[in-house]
Amino acid sequence: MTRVSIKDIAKAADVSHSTVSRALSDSPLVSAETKTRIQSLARQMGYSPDAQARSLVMGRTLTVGVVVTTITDPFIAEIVQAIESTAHDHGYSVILASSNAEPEREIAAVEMLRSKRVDGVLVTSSRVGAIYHEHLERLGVPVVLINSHSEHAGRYTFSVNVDNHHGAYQAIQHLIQLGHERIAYVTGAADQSDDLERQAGYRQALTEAGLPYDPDLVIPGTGHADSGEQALPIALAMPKRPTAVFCYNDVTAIGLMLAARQAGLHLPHDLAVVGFDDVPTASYVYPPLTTIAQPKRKMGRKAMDMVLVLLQNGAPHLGQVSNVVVRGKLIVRESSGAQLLSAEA
Amino acid sequence: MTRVSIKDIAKAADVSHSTVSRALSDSPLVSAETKTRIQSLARQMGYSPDAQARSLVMGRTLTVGVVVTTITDPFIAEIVQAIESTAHDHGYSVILASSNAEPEREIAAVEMLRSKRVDGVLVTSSRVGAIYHEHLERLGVPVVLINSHSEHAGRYTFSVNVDNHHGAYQAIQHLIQLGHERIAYVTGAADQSDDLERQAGYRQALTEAGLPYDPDLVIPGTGHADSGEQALPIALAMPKRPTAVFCYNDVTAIGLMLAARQAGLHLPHDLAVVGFDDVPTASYVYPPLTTIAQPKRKMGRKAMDMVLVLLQNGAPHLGQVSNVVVRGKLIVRESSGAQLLSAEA
DNA sequence: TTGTAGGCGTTATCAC
DNA sequence: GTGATAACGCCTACAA
Repeated sequence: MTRVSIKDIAKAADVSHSTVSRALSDSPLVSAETKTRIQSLARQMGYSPDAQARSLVMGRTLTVGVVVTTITDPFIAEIVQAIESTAHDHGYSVILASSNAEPEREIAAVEMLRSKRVDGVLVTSSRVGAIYHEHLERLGVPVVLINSHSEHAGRYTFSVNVDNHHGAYQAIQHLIQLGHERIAYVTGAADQSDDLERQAGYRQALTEAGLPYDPDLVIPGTGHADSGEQALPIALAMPKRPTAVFCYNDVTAIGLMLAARQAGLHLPHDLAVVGFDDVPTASYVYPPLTTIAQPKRKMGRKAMDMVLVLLQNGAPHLGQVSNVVVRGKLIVRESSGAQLLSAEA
Repeated sequence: MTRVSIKDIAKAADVSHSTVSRALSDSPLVSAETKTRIQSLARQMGYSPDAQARSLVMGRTLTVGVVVTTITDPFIAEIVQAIESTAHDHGYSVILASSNAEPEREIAAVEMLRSKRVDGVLVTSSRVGAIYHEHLERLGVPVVLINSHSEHAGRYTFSVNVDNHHGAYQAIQHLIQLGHERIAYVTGAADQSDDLERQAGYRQALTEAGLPYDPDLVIPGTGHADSGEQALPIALAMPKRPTAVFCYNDVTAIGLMLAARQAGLHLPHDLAVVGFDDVPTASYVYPPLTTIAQPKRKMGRKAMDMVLVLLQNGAPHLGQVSNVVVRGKLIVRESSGAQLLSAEA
């Protein structure tokens, strides 16, 4: 399977390789006749242009890197799907790298992408620490962080984030409208900015409704299902039991619901539950989970669009792009008891 | 951000660029002293080797292409995760391409991968039709199909598949042991080989148990959730109602369970359900779904391993690898009623 | 131990 | 219109 190059075609067509190059790129500098002759010849010979050789001289690879913690996260998968799709529509390919949230792999991924000379990088759902950030900056290509908190600003770094504050605010407002007055919050991993923002939204909604903010109702979690399970007994053991609980994310909420069922609770009657994210599973659990849907596809598309804008005419066009915050949407299902309420009404 | 090349280092170190090249690849043909001098210089200057330039001369890119229908499928995501992970461990990167099961995008993906000169390709969960297959073969690099049926054999094409027959067989055997005698099967999309194999396993298990095979119990589906929902009324309308139903996959089973709950059925008491795949959602639905778990990580790893073997010493080593079939594992949860049974016992 | 020269497959800049 | 020629960044004989 010896590859055929433009030189081979040149030989076969008895022209110079430059003419072949021109003909194949449909340049006007070549006669219509030889152009078609060469093009059909190329097809016959099974020619495929070598993207690397081209990139080498063009200075761009038409490739972007996508760094994820794990593609196994349905939330991330959806975003990556949108990225890949819009990248494809614009002639870009995607190199995928998983970091597993391990710092070593994070920087290994970035170095790999640097060697591959990607034109841009998108990072999903990590805490972007100082070293990580520094490596990203050193790439010298546009970087877009999606739902990834970074304390550091950078010349090449932009972000797309969901409005955590507003999302949580909506969730709590919904519960308050349903008549709840004691609403617990199960947090995500400590010190994550998105968790803190959601907490702030939670608090503001309470305050605006004239309800007291009780720190005891804030139960520390990790963002994983088991922390939801562990949160349940804590909530139940409170002197004044909450009647509803808002969770940092769906996975936590689902874990909590699982534990509740095992504890013999009847949801949402005994306890209303609301999550955040709208993962696919959310609509299949019982009762179906009320949640804040993040516009994942939109976020992925938007992020890739930003990279494309930054890349127009080849070189990074900084300053034509600014950070983006998108709002999530409240999806009312059964776990919050809204159905129940309207049925009773 | 002008990139630093091997020549820049050469200039700074006052040696030739070949010496730099050697030093950086840790060649023994360079004095220990200059080697360390050059290496530290490279680090200082922020040198990053250009993978494309290297590939151009080396003839290999240390990159594989992964073609998926959609990364959004949790089943596929898990496989891709395993592929990426073992690829990374061996110094390979992954280019991801989604086909959406559209023939045009399939061949576009393959052509893209060809231009990028990937060293191998992995394809997940598609029907690989004639043209698709032909394009894959023309790549001239190893191709491994994962759970992808292809009618065509090829010089470069290998496969990793789950044992569909045995999986279905296990599922039915489980139901029979629980006392079921009328067991329905909701199929996948028509004419897919994996569905046919599962059907065959279903049938064999019945026959071996001395139960009659009733074609009426085979309900056509599509592999999507809605086909599960639509299958339920069909099952319920049968003159002799089935007491259990085995579904082509989990998604179908979950759709069916959803419909059953809405119909007021009490699962698994009124109807036992078993799926296939073990998607993450399976353990969170109510009742938790009994299913056949495909060893997704193992399959992804194995597939990538095969590519690596085929690539050892640079050129394709065909004939050192053969197709692989792995067995799934029965995961007993509550939807099949096993718990119930043991509780009653 | 190091330097020179050639080539990998392109595109681009000159001449003709 | 077309053909040399150089260049992109790297590796690797072959010379020195």
